Amino acid sequence: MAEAEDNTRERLLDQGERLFAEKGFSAVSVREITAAANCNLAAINYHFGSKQRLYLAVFRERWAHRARRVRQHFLETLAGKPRRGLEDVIGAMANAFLEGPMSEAERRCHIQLMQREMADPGDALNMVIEEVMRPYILEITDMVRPHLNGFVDERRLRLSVLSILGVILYFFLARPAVSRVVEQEYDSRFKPELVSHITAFSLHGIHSLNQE
Amino acid sequence: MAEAEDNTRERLLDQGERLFAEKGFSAVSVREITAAANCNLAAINYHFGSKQRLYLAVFRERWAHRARRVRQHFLETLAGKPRRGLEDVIGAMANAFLEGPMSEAERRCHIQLMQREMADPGDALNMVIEEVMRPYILEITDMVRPHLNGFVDERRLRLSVLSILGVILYFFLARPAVSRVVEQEYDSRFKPELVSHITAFSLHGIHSLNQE
DNA sequence: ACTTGTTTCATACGAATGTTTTAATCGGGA
DNA sequence: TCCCGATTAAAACATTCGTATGAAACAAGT
Repeated sequence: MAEAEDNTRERLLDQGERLFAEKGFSAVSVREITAAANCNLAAINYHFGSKQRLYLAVFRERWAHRARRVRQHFLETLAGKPRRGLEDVIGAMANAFLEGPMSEAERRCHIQLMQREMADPGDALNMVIEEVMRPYILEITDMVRPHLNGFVDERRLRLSVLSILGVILYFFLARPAVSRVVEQEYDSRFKPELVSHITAFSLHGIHSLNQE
Repeated sequence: MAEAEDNTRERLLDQGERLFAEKGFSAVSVREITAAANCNLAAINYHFGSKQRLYLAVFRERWAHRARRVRQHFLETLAGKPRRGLEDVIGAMANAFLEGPMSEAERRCHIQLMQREMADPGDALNMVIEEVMRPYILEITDMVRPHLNGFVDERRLRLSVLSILGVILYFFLARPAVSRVVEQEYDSRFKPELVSHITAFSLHGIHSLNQE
């Protein structure tokens, strides 16, 4: 007995996350997942109870951890700039999401999963919003506020921070459309250009708050 | 013989679109669609050949038409302003998508379908990009360009227009997250506030192009 | 009334789905 | 060595899936 390292459980989470992100919950079968994880068909139901609960476990035991890592990367990038301006905050934000602390495949996985959960709100979305997005957005809001002169409408401020996140995520999720419109592949030269554009665009955008 | 109005075909397109948008392609069964359309199980295969081709037909015969209507609404809104500024262009854009010429349910349907096709690129995405998004983005780009003083990098300009679209779509798709973060339901009072925020944010954002 | 082409219907088919069941296998304590 | 809980394995479960079939119903032309 004793606690084995439970290797198959981990493999199921890995492959499950990858496939759920790639194809969506209903388009993946438990046979596909167990085959990719090199284990028996019944393993999902043994370790998690059902396909649904494997999906939830992916969010709790994989997605949430990675979200913390993204936030950590954001904070560390920012800690490197002692006299940080608004531009640094926004730049660190874009950087954490688009060039952050994970491989390209992992990033794709992470953001696609969130997108799918937004499209089909389920039990996982509550966790994503309440434990990750909301505190993260409010944390950034607090960092942004002091850089704005005069009184700022709190609602508008939050909408602005959300807008920045929106731009960032859009450029990630709408890749095929973006590539075709700007006639440019998503290669390693394009990404920094993207980050700098997003930073500049959002920086000016957020200044709409104190220019009226 | 003769051409009947082919009512069931239309109903299949209607209900198919609604359900595909609501749950995604794989999560909807042909039995669900045919039941909602009040017709026989075999009707989809008779009229379209397969579930896949019903999905494609939805894009060709429903989605594309609505996209044209959105563009039309955008142009008409703009035509009402003889001496149009940059703000008018962006405002018309946000307006066309968020308060445009369709019911709330139709709008939801429209945008969700596009989102799902972005998440799982298939045959329909080519049509969406090449026949709708690309020309639309470039058309708006041409409207925006004259309002920018001096030389503008064409690439950055297109990225900016894409960013505006990104913000707009994000506020539509991330509704649950947005509501919870700003602590405000998506009611009729909130939407104009949203449109005005998006317009202001994007207007300043796009001016990042000629302030350096 | 009969024919013709089109559409609808009930039904059946085989494959694939998530889950359950039951037996085999393994790894330390006694 | 035997035993026992934990894990894996193989097979079977009942549904549900998309699609195919062939007969009925229908409308219009002659």
